[in-house]
Amino acid sequence: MKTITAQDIEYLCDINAPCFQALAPKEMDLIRTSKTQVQFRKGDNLTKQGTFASYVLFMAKGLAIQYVEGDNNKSFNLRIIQPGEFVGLSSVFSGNTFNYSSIAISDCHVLLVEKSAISHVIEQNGMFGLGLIRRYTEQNMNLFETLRTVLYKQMMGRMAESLLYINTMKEHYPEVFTLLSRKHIADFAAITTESAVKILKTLDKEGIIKLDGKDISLLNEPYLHDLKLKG
Amino acid sequence: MKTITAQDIEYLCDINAPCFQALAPKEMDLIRTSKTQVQFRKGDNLTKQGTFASYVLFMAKGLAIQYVEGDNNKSFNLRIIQPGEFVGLSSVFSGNTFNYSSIAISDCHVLLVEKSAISHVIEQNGMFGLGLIRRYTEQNMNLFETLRTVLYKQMMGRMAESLLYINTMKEHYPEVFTLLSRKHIADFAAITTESAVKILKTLDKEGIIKLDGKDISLLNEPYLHDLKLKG
DNA sequence: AATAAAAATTGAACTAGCACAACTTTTTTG
DNA sequence: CAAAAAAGTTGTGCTAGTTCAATTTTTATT
Repeated sequence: MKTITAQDIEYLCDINAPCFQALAPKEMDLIRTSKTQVQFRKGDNLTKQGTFASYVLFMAKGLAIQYVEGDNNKSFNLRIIQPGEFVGLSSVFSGNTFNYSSIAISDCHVLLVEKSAISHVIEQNGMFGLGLIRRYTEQNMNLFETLRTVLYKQMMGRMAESLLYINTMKEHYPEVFTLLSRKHIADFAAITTESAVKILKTLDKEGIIKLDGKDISLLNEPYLHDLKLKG
Repeated sequence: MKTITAQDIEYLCDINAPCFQALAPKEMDLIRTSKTQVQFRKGDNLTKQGTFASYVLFMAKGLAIQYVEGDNNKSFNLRIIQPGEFVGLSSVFSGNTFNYSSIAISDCHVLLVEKSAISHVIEQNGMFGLGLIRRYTEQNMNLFETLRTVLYKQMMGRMAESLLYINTMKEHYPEVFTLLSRKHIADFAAITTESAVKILKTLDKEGIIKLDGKDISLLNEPYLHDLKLKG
């Protein structure tokens, strides 16, 4: 994790880059005036569950996984953080610690935005706040969906769901599967690595997916959707 | 579910009642100007997962359970809604449907506040929005805790946690346990009713808790805390 | 290229928790 | 208050998924 100079910003943050298209003007300002830009290498933690959070992270380039940690180094992957997305928004609104960890799965350029700066703008401008909160609430709705998956579906359904989810990134990031280990995939489906391997092999033999080293291609998406629903 | 006349409001909503103490002035205004007050009987649904949400509920009197539903009438209880708490805040910020259900476990007086009214005030007043969002984020942080519990703890730990949680209500609502069936308790711990019964009996025999019909007394809280942590 | 370290794979044994069935107790209802 | 329905209780067998251990493949390092 190395600090980036002001000169790098122009390069890192091409204001026309896709990841900035979704931002509201006020959000744009916030990003633009952010003083601290940092670079994370593959495998670095962007946030660590339980640590003090005085800033919010904005992913400018690269991919990371957001996950919750349990005891004895177990973890469950919540989502893949893409460029243009915020990490740690909840700590702006209440709480002073991150309630999840995140780890870079490729080299990342990240902008750190002070919480106080965000709070300040929100107080001045309700509309701006609503925008940020919508992004936050979006993530929250997924949390409910995740809870249902974990509670009510079994291995096969969860794996199908995980594969379909990761696959949605493949359009913009064709290398996404090659960045993930079997353990990563297992942690999306909330199963053991061994179970994940066995299921993947089975799906491969049945022609539902195609395993090609680390890369995975979904050959029969309708079938996987079915699996996802049936649990 | 019967509509309450304006005359009833004074009676229902004693402005000095404890449940109003925590409200911000703007929130108070919102509640005060709320036109629709409804009464739910024990067993009625206040919200139903997936249905259209044009309003937010404010619990004035009574207790309810908030829960997520799965297939084949399985459900998982998230929390007990007490007087002074809002239900369905997320739908204000984004999404048009409730992402959970809730059901009255005693007769309830509930005020319905139009989403549009809330949005309007937020746009005018960022501080007001922050207050509401803090309440919302609070619930969200619990969701992460819940996810960890479900993922990493087993029956005993989950039951201990559920009992300790429900017990926190006992000070203000001594009858809380008697309002809950074994199935309700099981659904807090995310286990089957049968398993819940067996565990409760075991804890009773070991003198950790005392079963008295439907009521439950925690005799050895430190031990339960230990169980909760160890999973 | 050789060696070490990490990740992937496979099979076998084990277990937490569930489903089912039978029965008892409590609650509701006409 | 009697009958019916709902809730609670208990034991038994079953199974989805884990754990463990051994082996192979891939990746990183010197």
